[in-house]
Amino acid sequence: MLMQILDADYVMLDGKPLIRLYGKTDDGKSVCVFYHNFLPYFYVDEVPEWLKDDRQVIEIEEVERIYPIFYRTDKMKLHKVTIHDPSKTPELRDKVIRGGGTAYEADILFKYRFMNDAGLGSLMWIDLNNATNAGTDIVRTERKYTINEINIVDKVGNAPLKVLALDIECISAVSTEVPIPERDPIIMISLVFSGKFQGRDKFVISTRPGNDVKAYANEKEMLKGLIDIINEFDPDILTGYNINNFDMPYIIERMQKLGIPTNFTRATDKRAWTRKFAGKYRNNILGRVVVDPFVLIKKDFSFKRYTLDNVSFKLLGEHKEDVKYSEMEGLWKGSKNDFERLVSYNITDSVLAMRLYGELNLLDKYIGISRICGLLLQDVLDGGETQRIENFLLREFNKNGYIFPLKPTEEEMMERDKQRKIGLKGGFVLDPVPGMHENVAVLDFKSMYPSLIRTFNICPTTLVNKSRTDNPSPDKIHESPEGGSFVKPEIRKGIVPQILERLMNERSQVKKLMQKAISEDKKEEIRELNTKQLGIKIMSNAFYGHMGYPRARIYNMDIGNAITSWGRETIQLTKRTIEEKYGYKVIYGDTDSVMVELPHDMTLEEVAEISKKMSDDITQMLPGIMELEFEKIFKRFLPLAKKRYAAWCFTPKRDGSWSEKIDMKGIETVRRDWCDLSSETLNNIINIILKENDIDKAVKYFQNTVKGLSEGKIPMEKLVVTKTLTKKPESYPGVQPHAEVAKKMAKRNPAEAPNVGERISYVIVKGTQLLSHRAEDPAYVKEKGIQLDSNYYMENQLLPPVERIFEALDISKSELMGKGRQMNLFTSMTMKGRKKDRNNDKLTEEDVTGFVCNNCGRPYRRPTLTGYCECGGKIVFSSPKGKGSKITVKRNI
DNA sequence: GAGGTCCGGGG
DNA sequence: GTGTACGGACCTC
Repeated sequence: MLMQILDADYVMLDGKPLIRLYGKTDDGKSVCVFYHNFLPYFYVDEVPEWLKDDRQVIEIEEVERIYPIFYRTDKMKLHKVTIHDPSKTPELRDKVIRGGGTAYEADILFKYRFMNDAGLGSLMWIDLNNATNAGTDIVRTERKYTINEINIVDKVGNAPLKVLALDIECISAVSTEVPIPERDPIIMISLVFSGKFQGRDKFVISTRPGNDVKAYANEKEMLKGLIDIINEFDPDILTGYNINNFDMPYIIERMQKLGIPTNFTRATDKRAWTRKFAGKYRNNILGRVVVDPFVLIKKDFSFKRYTLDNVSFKLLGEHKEDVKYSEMEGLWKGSKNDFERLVSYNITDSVLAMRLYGELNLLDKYIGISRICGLLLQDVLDGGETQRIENFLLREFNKNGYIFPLKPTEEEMMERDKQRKIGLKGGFVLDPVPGMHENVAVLDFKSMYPSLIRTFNICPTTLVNKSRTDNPSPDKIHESPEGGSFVKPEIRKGIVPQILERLMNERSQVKKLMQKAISEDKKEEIRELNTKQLGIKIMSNAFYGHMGYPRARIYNMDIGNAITSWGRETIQLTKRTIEEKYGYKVIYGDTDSVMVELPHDMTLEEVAEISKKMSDDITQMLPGIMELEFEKIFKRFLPLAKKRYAAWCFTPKRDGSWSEKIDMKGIETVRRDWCDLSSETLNNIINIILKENDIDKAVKYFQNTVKGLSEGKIPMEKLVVTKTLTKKPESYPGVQPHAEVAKKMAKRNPAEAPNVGERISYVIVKGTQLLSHRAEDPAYVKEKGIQLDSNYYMENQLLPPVERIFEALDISKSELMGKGRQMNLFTSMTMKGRKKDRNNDKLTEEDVTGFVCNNCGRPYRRPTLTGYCECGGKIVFSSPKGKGSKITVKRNI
């Protein structure tokens, strides 16, 4: 029999720690295995007298370890202190430090110390064939075993997991506030089960009876009932929308308040607990994993709002039943029908949470990461990148005889942060050549930073410290343009480069297997392989950032600077080569990519062919494993500024065809304080400009929208802005539109006054008052037929996003607003003229490159409104053939 | 632009 | 539990 690891902890038993591993057997039973033979330990440089006599100490052993920062040939003589109780480590450690000593690896969680030493990672499979039944009821799992050795089995795939989705409803004693567990009871909880529980796949528990409702005498009994249900169903995953920061802490705190032991973990001796830290709750339910679709969806999808209703509509195509918070108490205390409505509302929330969990494969990425870094799934979900990387590194460094320092102290981090602000440089970003471009090849470096790390053997263990005496000769050292130097691999191969080599090779293997699986249409296999390659990719890309991160144990700014400086050198060399050797212009580039403009009459295929050849050539020329790749073509490319552009993008597909889409970087189309009209107009204009290349049409489109606005022809829904009332309207510092609307609504109808936490929709109406005072409830505006302030919408909602786009095309605001017909004429003449095909003999690409004053020679990208220069000279077309063409640009005002 | 502050989801 | 430490949008100088 096999078991997959989901969680781990330890307990003290007869004065010794007992490791417990929780998971699922391959046939889907919950299981816990006990492992006795592991003791906590840490390292110190000197052994103080008091430590020798400490009751905790079992053994102090002299050992040799390598310190991981700076290349060195010597080993440190250290003392490995083995003790009885892991929880006593912090006080021993701190006492050592207070006495002037140094401690190492004295802040590693015991479960991870064990797992890492055993070579055991999260979600791995182990063999239970030599396990013996453990006659204990200390854990609630279906199976319990004792094992004496850990035998890891190489198996991909996951055990079948049981999922429980839940959602609570509670009524706030102060109707204007979000309920708080210290005060407000839970009135009902909906439960949805993967598979079935007691023959049903979902039901509601409540303190009021009803159809499809399991009723309890009071809240306390209901919560005890919940505990029983959880333990009997025995889920591996607990899910729910915003469960991390609302439902789960609420349930736990409510149970604590009512004196109910929170016994729904997988061990009878550990209760579920929750704790708030830095504004966020962290829930701990041993043996089970809490998964919050809200948190995961926020990371994976870009929406304006992440309400369950909005997210479900966007991702599942389903709206949820709408019950206003203000209605809830009425429904709860109301008729049978009212109550049924509340029940149905409650159950829908759990159903949707379960569907979001189940249908979007949200967990896959985290499973992939967990498998690579070894952190337990819950810690990958809740924790940051630092923990992932450090757990991974600790295992690899230890394996190679290195020791890890403690986490940096607060002072160290502050100091590092300061140094970093002054001295850490980033990637190289070219100033984009302004204006519209065509046939732009995008070439980028494959995994640039990981590749640089491998190429130049970049690692804390290979970093040269100039003041050491055991450094190799200079020819054995890679010196970076700006930052650290590193010994070459023949002297010592760095640990980080080794890890990356392994990971990158593995990933290309996995991707090959994936192609095969795709061609054979093996869905489950594709999913598993994709999970794996994604995990590898995310972890590989995290090393660079980690070494320059002030909280890292192996932080060193010279390493960060070495990587980025080699990166800058590489991209500049690439730009030079393309321009000098091939004669093409690199019009933009950022960190690991260059964009090359090729002749406009080339087909996509021709562009691709030349780009591949250039990339191959440059790859040949570059050191080590650095590789430049042809990625895609921007048929049209409009840069706005560094890191901001819009492009019509064509990516080659395997079958030789092209997939096409609009690429936008740094251009926000969804912003909370913009109404739908803003986003819609921006998107449409970008589409017209890029796909149709018709500036005139885009301008007209904009002007039409403005016209529609001033004539009141735009549906009000498109003009509504929504903001959450986070505090009482009167306690907002300045005047804020949504707070003002809330005040007005309260005044008009005190019963319907918006509560704190409610989302307030508003529109801006005509008037002379301060903007915020002109914010109004859309329903009220409709009812009273009040006019909206079209000027506001134009200036604050339409213009700001669109202006930057037109600015990049040299179309000014006044032109955009259509002040004078000749602007449009002009626009069509230049923008279209520039792009007119070569058969058209009026203006050709070669002829017109811009404009120039025929008097003082000042160049213009666009003529002035008058057609004359400040000096009084005329603005004429300029061309590379002559100083200025004979055509005079006439512009009438 | 850099630097500081607010707010999210949930009832 | 040998602990934890958000992140993006927005506003102001």
